[in-house]
Formats: sequence, structure tokens, C-alpha cells
Amino acid sequence: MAAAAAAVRSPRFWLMKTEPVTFSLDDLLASPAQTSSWEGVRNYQARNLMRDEFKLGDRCFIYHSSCAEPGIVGLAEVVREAHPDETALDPSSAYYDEKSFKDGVSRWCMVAVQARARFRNPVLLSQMREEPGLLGLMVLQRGARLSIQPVSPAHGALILKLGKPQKV
DNA sequence: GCCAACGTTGGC
DNA sequence: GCCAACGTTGGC
Repeated sequence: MAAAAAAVRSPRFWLMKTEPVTFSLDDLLASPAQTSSWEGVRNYQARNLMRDEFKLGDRCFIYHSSCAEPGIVGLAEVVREAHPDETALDPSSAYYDEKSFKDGVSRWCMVAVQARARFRNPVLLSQMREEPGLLGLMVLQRGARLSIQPVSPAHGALILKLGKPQKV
């Protein structure tokens, strides 16, 4: 009997927060092959999402936080699934976490994403709050600090429509 | 295991 | 700078 076909699922949408002062969409676009590791996530919930749920081909909205106009500015795609975040082992890194590893292995992991589009119309937080179709989107909830958030297919489709992505 | 203190996030 | 929300830490 032939091996069962690998379970296939549709690509999911995610939202990834980043402070543009630290790492912006432009920084991703300027990275080699427009690809970067999403390092420095130090929250278990966010880690678990990346480790257990992120699959190749999933689409990630890049959200700029802690800036003048917080909002979604572009789209990236998962090009490498979860693997150890070596910055946790590097004392010179801002993300060094000496308590995070056991037997030389860190509990933290990361994925790599490649830029896919810049939004012609960045979808600002203020605009999303006014958009009935985005009701229930996690980033709009009070105190939603999670840096990695799931986005439903319907919300993802609407954000793409509003953002008018320009391929990069 | 409880919970107070403290630190961080992030919009405003 | 303020402050609400929430995660982590550590004493007990």
C-alpha cells in the first residue's frame, strides 16, 4: 500500500509584530534574498505558535508597532520552519537568555520569512478599528500583546484587499 | 500552588 | 510620559 499522502492544509495567515526602529519591512527587503530569521521571540505562546503551527508557505502580515502609525505594512512568507534561535546562546546578543538552555540547547526557536509584498495602502491600526469586517481580529483586542498572532482566512483576505499589496 | 511585586508591551 | 494589560519571578 502506498504511503498516505502528506496531510496538506491551506496556507494560514499570521500577524508578526515588529518595532520598525529595530526591524522594519524595509530591513526585511534589504536582507539577503529579502529573507530574515524572526529572532528574539521570548514568549512561550508566541514560540509555541511558531514551533507548532507555522508551515512553509504560510503568509505573515508584517505589523509595525510602537511607532507613529502602527499598522500592517506588508506581507512575508514562511520559507523555513522552526529551528533553534541561536541568539539566545550569544552573550553579545540583545536576545541572549542564559536561563533558556539546557545541555546547550535553547528552548527558544524562530522561523525564517521572505518578503512578498509591500502594501500600497498600509492598513493602519486606526483604520482596522473602523472596519466591521475585522471584528475579532486579535491585534484589535485590548491588551493583545502577543507578538505572533493567528489571523483567520476571512480577516487575512480582507487585509490583503485593503492593503493593495505590491509584489516585491 | 498561591499571589504580590515587578518588568515589559504598546497604544495613546 | 501615562497607564492598562499581562507575563514572569520568587517568597512562602
